[in-house]
Amino acid sequence: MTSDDAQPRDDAGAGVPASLPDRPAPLRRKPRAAVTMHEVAARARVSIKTVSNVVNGYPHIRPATKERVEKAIAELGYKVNMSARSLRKGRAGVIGLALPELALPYFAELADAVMVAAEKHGVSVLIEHTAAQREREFEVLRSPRRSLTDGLLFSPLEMGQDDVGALNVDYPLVLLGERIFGGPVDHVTMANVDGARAATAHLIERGARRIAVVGGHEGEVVGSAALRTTGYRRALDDAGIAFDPVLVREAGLWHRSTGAEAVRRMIDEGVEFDAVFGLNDALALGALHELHQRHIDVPGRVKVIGFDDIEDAAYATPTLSTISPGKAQIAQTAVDFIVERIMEPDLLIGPRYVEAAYAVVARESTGG
Amino acid sequence: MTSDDAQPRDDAGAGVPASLPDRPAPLRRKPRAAVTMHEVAARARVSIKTVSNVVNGYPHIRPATKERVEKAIAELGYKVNMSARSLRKGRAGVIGLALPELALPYFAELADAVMVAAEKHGVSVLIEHTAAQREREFEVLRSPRRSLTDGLLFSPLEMGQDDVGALNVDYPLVLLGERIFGGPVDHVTMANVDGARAATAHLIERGARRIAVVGGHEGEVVGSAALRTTGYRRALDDAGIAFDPVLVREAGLWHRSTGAEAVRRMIDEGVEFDAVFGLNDALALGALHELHQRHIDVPGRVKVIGFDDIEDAAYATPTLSTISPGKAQIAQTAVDFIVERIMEPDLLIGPRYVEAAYAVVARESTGG
DNA sequence: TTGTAGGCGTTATCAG
DNA sequence: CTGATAACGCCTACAA
Repeated sequence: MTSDDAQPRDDAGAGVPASLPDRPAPLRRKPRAAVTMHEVAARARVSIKTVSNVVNGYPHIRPATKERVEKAIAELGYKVNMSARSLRKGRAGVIGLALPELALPYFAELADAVMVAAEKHGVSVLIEHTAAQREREFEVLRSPRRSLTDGLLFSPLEMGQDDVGALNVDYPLVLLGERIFGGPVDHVTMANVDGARAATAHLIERGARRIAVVGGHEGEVVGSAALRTTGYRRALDDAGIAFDPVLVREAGLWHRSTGAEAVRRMIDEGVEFDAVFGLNDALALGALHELHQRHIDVPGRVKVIGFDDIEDAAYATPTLSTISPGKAQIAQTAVDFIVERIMEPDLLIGPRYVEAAYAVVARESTGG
Repeated sequence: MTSDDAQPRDDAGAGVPASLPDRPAPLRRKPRAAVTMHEVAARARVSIKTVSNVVNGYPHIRPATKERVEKAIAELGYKVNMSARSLRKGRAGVIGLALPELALPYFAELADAVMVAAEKHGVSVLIEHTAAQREREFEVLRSPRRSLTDGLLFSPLEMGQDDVGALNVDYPLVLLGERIFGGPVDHVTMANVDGARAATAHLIERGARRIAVVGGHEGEVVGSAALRTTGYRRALDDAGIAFDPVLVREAGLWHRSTGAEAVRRMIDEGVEFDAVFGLNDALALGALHELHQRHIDVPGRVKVIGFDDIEDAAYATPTLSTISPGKAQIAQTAVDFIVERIMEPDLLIGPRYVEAAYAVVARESTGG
């Protein structure tokens, strides 16, 4: 069943409550040319420099002068032109944030946290997305848009260790994620290995022995999949459980659908398992979904844990246990770093590497 | 259970696979001053204007000249300074997108769609968030940052019909959402009334008679809550079902937690109902969660439908029926409008109003 | 405490 | 087809 009207309508009335006044049609007045400092200066009978001083909060201004200027500003509705300011000062008060895709909950939540952190420093955020395409990741690094931003928080998903050279750019750059290590720039990431180890240990504690990993990337050396799989294997070693390759299930994209698909195939192949470690929450939620479809009890017969602690995890049925990777801390640290590099370009300290603190969040899917 | 190390670490090795080379510590070379057109012109032995012509793809250039310039550009690694360009041209190639919160799935998905649409026009997106605070919504409209963007897509959540005057700004503005109608600007929104009516009709078709609405906002006249409640009542009228106010459950914030809470209270009060219409998907998912906790079968005893068609809805247990509001179309239309207003400031056509086409998405929670 | 002069890097105008 | 030159609006010297 679909709307009977598949096209946009210019129908002004539709959907507007009858109690509203009829739509007026006042054309927005054509934008006048913006007021400049010169005009303010003329009206306040001072020089442009004085206006600038007032606008920038320079302290030594005679109160009377300041008042005159402020009055003129208010009357004319003057607003500083940030383009001009940023050309002159060489800084725009904007940082770039390059992400694969805003629609993926992890990145949406990260972006939100970055904006909150950026606000504390009074800077805006220009988001670019790469659609997880390798070429676009390179392009973001070289784009002329970089001159619109004072620095870039860069979260690649396709570039890999071999591309470390591309990080050698001439503007402040902070790397996020786990595709590249050891580059010439500050790097903020999550504790993938240790977090995955803790997740696996948690499942083992709850009695699991045949733990499937959903989301493996065959042959990957760095990257979330490889790191988290490493953590998984370490936990098995810690517990003296033999590693069984058949339990590592590939899933290229980390979406719910691929998580569900991986579990579906595993069941169809007759693989025995008593727990699923989804390498991210989306995969784990997909797994949960498939297990439900098959009437397999969670956590009774199979325990499930994810990674990322996206909001959905808390409201899934059953609620999903997961690893909270410290998104807020990652965002805050990354923004602090980039702002520091922007404000202090001569900062001598070398590339910094920070792993945010993680936490195991135990919920119903592993037995509370 | 928490990480044993709650602080960020400057520990370079942690989490890096052993196979990686030791971390090198080459300081990023201090940014050289950026190359300018002048330098390119000097090297190519042409005037700066010619360089500009090449950079901007002006067609009438002698091939030999063009080649020389391009060579110089490549050799020097020249990149246009967008700040300077935007000061000179009066346009930055950036649009603003003001949203309550990126972490809310609907807005994240909308933002994603806006970025995709913006890319088609070659413009970037500067996101601002208002944290759903009324003051910040006004602030976004007046902020000096507006001079960094050529126009603004504005999605208020707290401003209301009385604030329509604040939309009278001197830059291109496109209004999103359903807080204000009849303003002096283009307005793109979803078919709230008709969509809600269709959702309710869908529940009635499936046999529901006592349909609870979760997410009501008492006393609201416009706004998603009021509009969708209006649609609900129209569908009841269409079917000849009496309206029972006790079935309209308040929920100020539209989060999963408040949806769960509303259902909890309704059950505790002993209210009879055989269906829930969550005014958005988050509320409906919260309702689903609470019903599951109470072992109330969905869709057997209670049917549930939401609104927004966020990705989670398709992966909930059971999968959630919902109204798809045409996010992509909303984003595309809004971006087309703003770009048109930016490129053609003298455009005479009055404020346009568009409601995107909706669709009922029937899933398990209403019986497939 | 306030004013004047110059330039940030680009594009537009107008000659040549 | 290409070159000089003047803005765009602001901030930072330096001067008064």
